[in-house]
Amino acid sequence: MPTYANVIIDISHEKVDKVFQYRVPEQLLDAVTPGVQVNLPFGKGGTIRTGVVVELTETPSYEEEKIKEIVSIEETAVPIESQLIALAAWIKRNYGGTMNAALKTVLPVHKRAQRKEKEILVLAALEEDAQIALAEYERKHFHAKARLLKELLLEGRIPKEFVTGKLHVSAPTIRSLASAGMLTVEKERADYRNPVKHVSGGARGERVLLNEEQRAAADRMIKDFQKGERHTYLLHGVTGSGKTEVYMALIEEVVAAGKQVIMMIPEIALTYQTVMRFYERFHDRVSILNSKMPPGERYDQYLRAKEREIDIIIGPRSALFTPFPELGLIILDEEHETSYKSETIPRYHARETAIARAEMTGASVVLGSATPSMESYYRAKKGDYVLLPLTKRVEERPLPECEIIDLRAELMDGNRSIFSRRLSALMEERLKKEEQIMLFLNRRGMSGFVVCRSCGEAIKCPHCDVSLSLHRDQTLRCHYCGHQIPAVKKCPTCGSPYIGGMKAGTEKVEELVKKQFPQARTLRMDLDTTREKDGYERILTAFSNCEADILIGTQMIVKGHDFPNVTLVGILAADLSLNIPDFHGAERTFDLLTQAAGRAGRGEKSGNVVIQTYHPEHYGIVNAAEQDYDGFYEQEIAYRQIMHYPPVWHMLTILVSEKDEQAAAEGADRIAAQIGREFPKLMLIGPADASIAKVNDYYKKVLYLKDQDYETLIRVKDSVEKTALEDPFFTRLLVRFDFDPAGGF
DNA sequence: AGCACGCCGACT
DNA sequence: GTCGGCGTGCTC
Repeated sequence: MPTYANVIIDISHEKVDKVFQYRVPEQLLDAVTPGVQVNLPFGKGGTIRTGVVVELTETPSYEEEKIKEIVSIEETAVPIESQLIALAAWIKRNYGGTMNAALKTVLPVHKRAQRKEKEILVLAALEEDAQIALAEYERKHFHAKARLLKELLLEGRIPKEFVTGKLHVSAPTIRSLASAGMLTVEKERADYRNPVKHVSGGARGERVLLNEEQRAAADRMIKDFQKGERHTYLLHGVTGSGKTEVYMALIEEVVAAGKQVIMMIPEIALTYQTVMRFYERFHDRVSILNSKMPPGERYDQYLRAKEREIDIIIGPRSALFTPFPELGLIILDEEHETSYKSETIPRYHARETAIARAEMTGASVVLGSATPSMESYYRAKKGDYVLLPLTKRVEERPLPECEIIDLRAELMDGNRSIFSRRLSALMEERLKKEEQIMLFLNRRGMSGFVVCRSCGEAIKCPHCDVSLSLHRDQTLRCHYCGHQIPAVKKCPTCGSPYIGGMKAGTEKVEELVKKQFPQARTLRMDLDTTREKDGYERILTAFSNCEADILIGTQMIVKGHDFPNVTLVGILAADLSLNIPDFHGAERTFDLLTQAAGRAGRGEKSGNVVIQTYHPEHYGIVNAAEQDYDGFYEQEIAYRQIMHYPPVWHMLTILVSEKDEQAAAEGADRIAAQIGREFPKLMLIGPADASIAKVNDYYKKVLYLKDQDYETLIRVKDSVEKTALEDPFFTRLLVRFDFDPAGGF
């Protein structure tokens, strides 16, 4: 009986996004299994294309005479684990997009990189003979030969790349010495490239004793694990409470049980220091992935994981798809970070996807954060996740003292500087004491909104409570519902004419610091100064070595990193992120401020934090100053409840784009009408222009749907997807979906 | 996606 | 009369 393979063709287009059935030729029966990539004839011309086998079956579900045969298997490709194929199917179902795109996201490496065989030169002659030959070469001024032989006498074995590189000895010279019987060339199967270079001795695997809270959190999870129970845990630890130590205790337990661990961290937090802590503890059983890694090296990590050469992988979002055979634990550090949500199709969320993978493979998930996402805390409170709190800082270090400075009052008292009088005074004092200062400039949400300089109010949509954006045609528009008003000249709240966008970059801040404190040495960290490779690392190292007194930066300075000598953190304009044209504004602000404030007083000396703001009474800011997560959560969740925003409700964004604005608008209207017909009870907002209404000549229209039930939204997506596929009107239109969006469109 | 089939305008 | 425009439709 012939065997048939269900194959997903490697074409990311909705029209061919289904399984195609092929006959498996006899000689390939052993090689063709789910996950294997195969070459096959496809389409009218019978062009050879590649595809991924997702299933094998004995019974054809297509007219047998039309079924073609698989040509060969793609040897240079990596087979996908069937586990990961199931995960890809889950991703497709939950986030939309094609199955092919989903398969590509779970397949970390496409092509097997050339494994280079390392060649090693070995001294073959007896030492005295070699000495004679060396003297001979030196006499004849055969510099290259002499240099190489000398080195060989010293080392015995030398890698060829060192010889041709550092010693400047060319291949003919090597050949000549080889034929003279002086050396032989040995080939060594190259080891997997290990992205972390030699761990130099030092404090190896030093274990920090856990405090009572850390111990309790770790024990809870370990006991469950030993009993065979698998859960999702939310480790909520204030900044500086030592979450990493808890992770390590858990990892140790899981690895000891013969299982593997994926540790996800936001890309920006993947620093040398973090990685070294894990290396010192787990040595070469741990490896890392990062986006800058060349594909060959990436592929090596993939193989090492598969071959059980490592137990722990550390990396960003993509690390989630590491093919560990017996995954026991997935950790998401800084789980509230927006970088866990993919920006490209499929727009999956690493947190939800991690939980799905864990459920499929019998692993536990640990989410860790000082400021958990609303989603996670909401679900922990509902009992879906186990909440593990860490309320004490290690060594009982006090939280820094936070002050809120009202910028409106400063302006009223005639201080037009970007530094309040209090912040200036503290900076002066710290510079004298030779302690360090961090100045944090909140640049998040700088696009297009309008703020009053005297009262700090941003102009908002009366229906959606989201900042309106200024358009070129001098109108203010809401990107949720399309509400539109003419641009205002005076502040509608206080009547002040000082109204407009806020502008102050890190460069400007540095200039002002230098003017006011000429003696201070400054370092600037933003997109400009970190663009070059290792720029980020270099600046942090310089600051940590006290090569500067003041570090000025955007959100990137608030992550991780202990600077024990920092005793003052100044937050220059706390409110900017309140005005993102998106409902996450308060949450983002609270996160940023809490994390920024947590940078102060990480050493022996206690710290001060100064928060400058136009909204001294805003709950996001007040609670951040008090480092009161629960206080913030209660107010924010009430707001989300009233507005029917996630996590209380779920949201689906539908984006329609087309070159012709009329067609885009009509497409969006038709979709809205269809949803109104098929799902009359659903809350539908829009269609409206996307916040960037036109990209690359494509006009973008956007629809928002809200419902309490995620499954309903999936049904809406399926239905709209079907229409987009079948109705000829939609053939030129691009329709995209985003579930529980992390930002606005 | 990519290739073939198909039905209308300016060429040897 | 034919070559070729790219609109439409199908691919196991």
